[in-house]
Amino acid sequence: MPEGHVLLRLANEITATFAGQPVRVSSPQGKFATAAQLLDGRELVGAESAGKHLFINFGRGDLIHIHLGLIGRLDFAPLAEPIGQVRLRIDNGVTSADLRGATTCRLITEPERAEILARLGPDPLRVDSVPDSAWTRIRTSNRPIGELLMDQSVVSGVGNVYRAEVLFRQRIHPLRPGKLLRRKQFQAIWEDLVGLMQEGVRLGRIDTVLPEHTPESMGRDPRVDDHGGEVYVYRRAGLECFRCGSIVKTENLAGRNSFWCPNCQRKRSSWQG
DNA sequence: CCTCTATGGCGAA
DNA sequence: TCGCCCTAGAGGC
Repeated sequence: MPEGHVLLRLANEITATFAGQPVRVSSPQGKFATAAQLLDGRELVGAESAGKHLFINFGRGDLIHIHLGLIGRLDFAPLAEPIGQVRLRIDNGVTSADLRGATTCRLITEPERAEILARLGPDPLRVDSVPDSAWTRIRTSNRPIGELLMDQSVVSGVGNVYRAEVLFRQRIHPLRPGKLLRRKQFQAIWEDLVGLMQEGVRLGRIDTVLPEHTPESMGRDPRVDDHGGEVYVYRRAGLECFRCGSIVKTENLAGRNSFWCPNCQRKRSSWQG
């Protein structure tokens, strides 16, 4: 589930549910037991996301740092016996938030939080983000744009779905080297990411399809996919492009499956990809 | 029952 | 580049 919009939603939900109250902190599965004991009964001050990182603040410089990785999840539910492997549980006697499968769950200090933020590129979901540093990295790089967008030190919070979709919407081939992008193209990518990801936070899913290509306006069946959103190319390899009818292609890029339309996103003659 | 895949990322070769 | 972390759901047998 986890691209940046999910983490911001989780941060907001933690704050809305628990902030300003003393909470129980436990580790039914045991891997976070020592830290949980230290935090148990303390007031939860609030939560914040940065890129795909989540920070839960307990004051006095103590924070829980969570990274969900590929398969991690944080589920809210009415308080009940934990089911399965719950590494971290926060509850207020009424509602519980259970963490499972996360890559990272550890107790950190305020300076450690600052270090993590410092190595992240600008996050399209943070109002204080300035995209200039991302542009500098991209315009001087030989690496493909589809790889650069997944590099959290270039842009943070973007994952495999937003990468595929923003490049489709901007009609840029994922293998195009960063240094061959024009400033206007990067500006368009950034602004599109800001809008798409804000919409993702609002809806809790990734929708990227323009009004003229929705199932209703095209008379096609709505797309059904695990991630629950309506998208142009992500995980649509072998199917027809909603815009031009060409067959969507896929190829591994930066260790992940990348998807694009070979007609809408042309390779240019000025480089060989 | 089994295998495969998944919106990530780290560290060892 | 590859294996690994770790969980859940889908699909095959």
